[in-house]
Amino acid sequence: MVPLSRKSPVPPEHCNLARAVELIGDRWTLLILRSAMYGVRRFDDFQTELGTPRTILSGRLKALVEAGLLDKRIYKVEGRRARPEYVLTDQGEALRPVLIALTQWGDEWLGTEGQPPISFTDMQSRQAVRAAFVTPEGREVSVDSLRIVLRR
Amino acid sequence: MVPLSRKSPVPPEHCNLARAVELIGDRWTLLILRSAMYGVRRFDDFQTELGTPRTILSGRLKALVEAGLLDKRIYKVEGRRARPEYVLTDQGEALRPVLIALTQWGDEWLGTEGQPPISFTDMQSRQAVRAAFVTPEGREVSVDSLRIVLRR
DNA sequence: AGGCTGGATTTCAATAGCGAACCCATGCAG
DNA sequence: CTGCATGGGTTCGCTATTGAAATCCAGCCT
Repeated sequence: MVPLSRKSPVPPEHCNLARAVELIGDRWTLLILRSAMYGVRRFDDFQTELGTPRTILSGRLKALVEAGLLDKRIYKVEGRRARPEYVLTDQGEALRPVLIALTQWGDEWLGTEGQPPISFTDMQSRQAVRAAFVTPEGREVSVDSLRIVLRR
Repeated sequence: MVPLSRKSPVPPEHCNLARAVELIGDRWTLLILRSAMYGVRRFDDFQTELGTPRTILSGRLKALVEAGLLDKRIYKVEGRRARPEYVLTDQGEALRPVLIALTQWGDEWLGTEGQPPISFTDMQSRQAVRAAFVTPEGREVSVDSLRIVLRR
């Protein structure tokens, strides 16, 4: 177990986790990113799927575009007016492991059904995969053997 | 890039990610868990470090205890009244990889300083570690070669 | 008993969330 | 050109949540 501490080694205002939470630590924002990772791009599709109030959805999409997680593009379907679509940037894509790890946590601890409704496999070997920590060479390291290193 | 989709393969109401977001997808809750992972346990220490309003902190701690992420215990310091402390359960500990992954995302995409203020290494080899996906045997799998599998 | 400590609750103004109606640029039909 | 449908986005009230300060209250001290 983690030993008692009276304060964190890094104060929240200098912690990039706290900054990330500031940006995406919000119910609707996380759900929007979830849908975006499954390929949802259109305002109306987000709205239908999530039931987000239009006013909230509009604001969150704008914030995500300004933060650089989504790219706002214009698409055009023959015979329809041009409409915007919101596509994950590299920065947004980089959050995918975080959301997959959180999905798997939910599967393990919150799952009601016996089997999770969705899982992830390696495209080549078809083996199931799980979130973990690895060295630069890709060797797995147990969570229990992680050590925190502070920058001097 | 992810192909366009009109809706997610799993509707949000059956998705454990959505359930997890419902529970911890909140600014204060995530910050509280961050501190808890660094060993903070006491009401007053959370309050001092995060600046959370007492009323909010009280409610969030209660919710996290009810959800099973924190264990409320009583501790006693000589000459002081007994007080509660909030310690991560196994379920709460299981979120650590998620928060570390999010920290590393923040370091890469939101970091202002050149070097992140905190990093994680393997206790044995002292090598830096990063969040990744591995097969059951611990072989790393690239995010690009993940395939989604739906339960029939 | 009296005072202190510290977690928790109450109070009330400020803020954010939400549903519905509206706005408006675009494209199509007639 | 005019009228209408489409669909992203905004505006408008109303409700719920947040936040800061004051208060409560149980345990522990002298």
